[in-house]
Amino acid sequence: MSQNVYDVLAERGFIAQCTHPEELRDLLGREKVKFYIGFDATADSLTAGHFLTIMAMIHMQKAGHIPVALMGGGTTMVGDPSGKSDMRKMMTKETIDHNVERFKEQISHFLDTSEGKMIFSNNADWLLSLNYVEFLREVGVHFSVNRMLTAECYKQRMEKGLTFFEFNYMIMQSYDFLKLNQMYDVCLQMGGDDQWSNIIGGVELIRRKEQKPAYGLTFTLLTTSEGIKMGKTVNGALWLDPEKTSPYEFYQYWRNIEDVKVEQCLGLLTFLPMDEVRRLGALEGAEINKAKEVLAFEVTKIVHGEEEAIKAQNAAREVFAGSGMSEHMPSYEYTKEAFAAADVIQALVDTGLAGTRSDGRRLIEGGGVLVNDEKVTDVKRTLSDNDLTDGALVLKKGKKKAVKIIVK
RNA sequence: GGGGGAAUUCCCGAGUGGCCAAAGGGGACAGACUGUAAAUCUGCUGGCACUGCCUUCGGUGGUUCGAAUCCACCUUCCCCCA
Repeated sequence: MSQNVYDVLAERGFIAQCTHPEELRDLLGREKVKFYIGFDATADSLTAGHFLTIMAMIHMQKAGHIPVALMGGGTTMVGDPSGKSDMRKMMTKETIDHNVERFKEQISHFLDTSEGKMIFSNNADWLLSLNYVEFLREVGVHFSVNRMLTAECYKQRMEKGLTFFEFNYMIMQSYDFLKLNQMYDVCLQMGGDDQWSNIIGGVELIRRKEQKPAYGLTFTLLTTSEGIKMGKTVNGALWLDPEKTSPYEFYQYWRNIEDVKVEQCLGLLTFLPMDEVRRLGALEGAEINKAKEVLAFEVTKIVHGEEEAIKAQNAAREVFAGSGMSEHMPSYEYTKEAFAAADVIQALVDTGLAGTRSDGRRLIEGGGVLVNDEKVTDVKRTLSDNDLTDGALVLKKGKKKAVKIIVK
């Protein structure tokens, strides 16, 4: 067997905390281990944040271990209050079920789902039919409220208020671990480092109740240098679903990452050998842009496939190289009539570069709009056939956002 | 169960009858400087047919020439006492 996967994860920068580092490393080097990661189905697509944990699953699976992807069909009914300052909106069963299906689909793209290689499970199967009193007698007795209240993850909520409803989340997640341990012999739970409290809850529950070893390991979550969770865009999260975040946008997100984060991201989000990662991360000044291109390309390749990654890369190069028009650029189609009637403001709104006409007007006034790389100075500027080259023109908002307008 | 307080624009938070589309900060967006980075400085941040008009200050009614501001009821949240 090659390198111990624990060392791989450590070297690549995944590991934030681990309940029993020595023991777990030893176990992973010795046996095929079943481990689980939970996914709460709060949206209809996975995000860049989930992708990080999926990368870890891939590394583990490659090393011969068996991932259990636990869908939070039950836990999502409550919502994890960890690290959140406000209560989440309650979601209907239907929405959750729908999201779970989408999650499964997406996760299947990344992992080998053939028989015996991985397992999908759903905690709705046991959580929804729990008997309250039985549950309290069986599981509740093992939890100290005093201890739970001091948990880091509730800190923010201790100021704003925490309902009993959400307070139970930790116990539910702990119970999941116990259940998976009983059903499949899962002995390791992994997750983002915001999950630490929830994970140790389960580890301790298994150790206490089953008298069996159980382990927990958390991943370093990606944050910006200001400590804000990474993977957020203007429109919310950075989705893995190409319908929600286009491969081009996805590529651009990583292309624009902060210098100081490049090496970390390369380690976590690509499969490049660590020598290469370190070499790229050490590039200085403008040179580091090369590393960012590699990062953006590699991540996009894993998520959307090589073809899409190439397209995104070409489009990006063309947009930033200058006035070049690219077939890969995001585009918008106008009919002749609509085009004739549109002014620049309308085009900004139609292409989504501006939210409203007022917004578009302000952009022009601020000097942020370019038609074929020529700054628009007049708010009332209209578009005409003179602006077209081969029936198309390039509309830019700032330096980074460009849309090709095609007139048919 | 009793008493007190709060709800403001994307977020935090000022605003106690006209000078309020609503201070200040944060974030976002744009400009300058750069390297599609960071930091810094500047602008901008409800909508529209934009020197004007329309919609917004938890909800519904009311008082008033005029309400984010006053009154009534409702909803939600917080705090103290039990």
